[in-house]
Amino acid sequence: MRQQQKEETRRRILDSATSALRTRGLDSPSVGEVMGGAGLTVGGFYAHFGSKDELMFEALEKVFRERQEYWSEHLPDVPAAERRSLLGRGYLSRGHRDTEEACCPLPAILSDLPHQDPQLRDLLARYLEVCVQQMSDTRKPAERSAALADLALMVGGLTLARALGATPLSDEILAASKAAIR
Amino acid sequence: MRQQQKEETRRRILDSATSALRTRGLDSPSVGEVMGGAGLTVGGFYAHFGSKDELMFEALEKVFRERQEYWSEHLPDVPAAERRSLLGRGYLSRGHRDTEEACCPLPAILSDLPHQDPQLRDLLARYLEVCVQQMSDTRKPAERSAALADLALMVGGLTLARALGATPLSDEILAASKAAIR
DNA sequence: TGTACATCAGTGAACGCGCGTTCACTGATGTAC
DNA sequence: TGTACATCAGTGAACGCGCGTTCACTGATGTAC
Repeated sequence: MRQQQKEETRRRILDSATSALRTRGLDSPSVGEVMGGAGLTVGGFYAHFGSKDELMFEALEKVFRERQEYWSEHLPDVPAAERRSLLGRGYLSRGHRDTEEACCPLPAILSDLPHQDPQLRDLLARYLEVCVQQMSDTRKPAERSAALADLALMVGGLTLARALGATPLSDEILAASKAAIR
Repeated sequence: MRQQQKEETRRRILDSATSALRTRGLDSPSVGEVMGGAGLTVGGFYAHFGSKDELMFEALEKVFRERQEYWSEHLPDVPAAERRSLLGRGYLSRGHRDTEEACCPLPAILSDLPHQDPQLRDLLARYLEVCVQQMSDTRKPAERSAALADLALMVGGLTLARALGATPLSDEILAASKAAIR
């Protein structure tokens, strides 16, 4: 019972971290902020996680897992090109640019990764592989290449749009990227 | 003479900042590091710049200006599609991914921008407009759209590749993105 | 040309602050009898 | 069922550290006579 309560608290801390991570990245959210977001004070943190790095690694794992599961459930069983176009439309929408909930974390974290723990970079690589599999039907090189390019296009388009904010140029970039999905 | 010496020192600080900014972003390099990179100690900084933010803004202006000038000089007078493909080949090369010199700063700074000063975001918007002009011949909507999408593709491809480091998947993303330039 | 003084670019130590982390404590929950 | 004690999740103050920023000082450069 007490054990159960503690696990529930840990889950709340992790939720708060994933939510912060999506828009603020890996370094920027402080331990105090994350604990506050879970309705707790900072001191209790180390009863649940070994360090901030450990927390953020687990939080990123969780975001990636959630996004994979969501896509698995919501992507219809249609040809890959159609799936990519479907994905791209949602990903490159103004709604996805402007929301802070359930959004893709990549625009917020990619800048930090080059100087971060190799384990984080491996985690990203594994996630991208899953994305590619969800975006391409077979292992035909052309399909894989199209999925990789669309991934780059989507991430680049959203990252630029987020950086600009809700402006006309930002909208234009989203629209142009959407139109360029293969 | 003394005035001239001081201007030269200021230029050295700015050079050090631009170099740090290209791979480490706007927040990460400390004032002490930048001054060290210019062969100076931290205390003298505020005789040259009003604040770290002021320095970084000027440094980003400088990087953008240099890249624009470089492209203006080195892009041959050929049709826009060919120019985009030429640009993309260099931009999405392993060499550009792995270098820390004269490289594009966007992969390092874009994640930070959503929560930064609006002036910085305006600066980015102006820079992107210049890029689009260099990447499209006219103001035909289709040309502009192609340039915007290629920009997203290039930035996304390089950012992902940098985040992964020099790995096979990273190479694949570069190659696939290169092949997708319109 | 030489000497005394003024200027000022750069130094280095100090500041206040927010951060990640630690730890003695609290008070509610569960157990023993 | 009631009482005394043990456990332990969470609190809040403190720590050491790096940061941006300030400032009294230094010593080389330039000026006045």
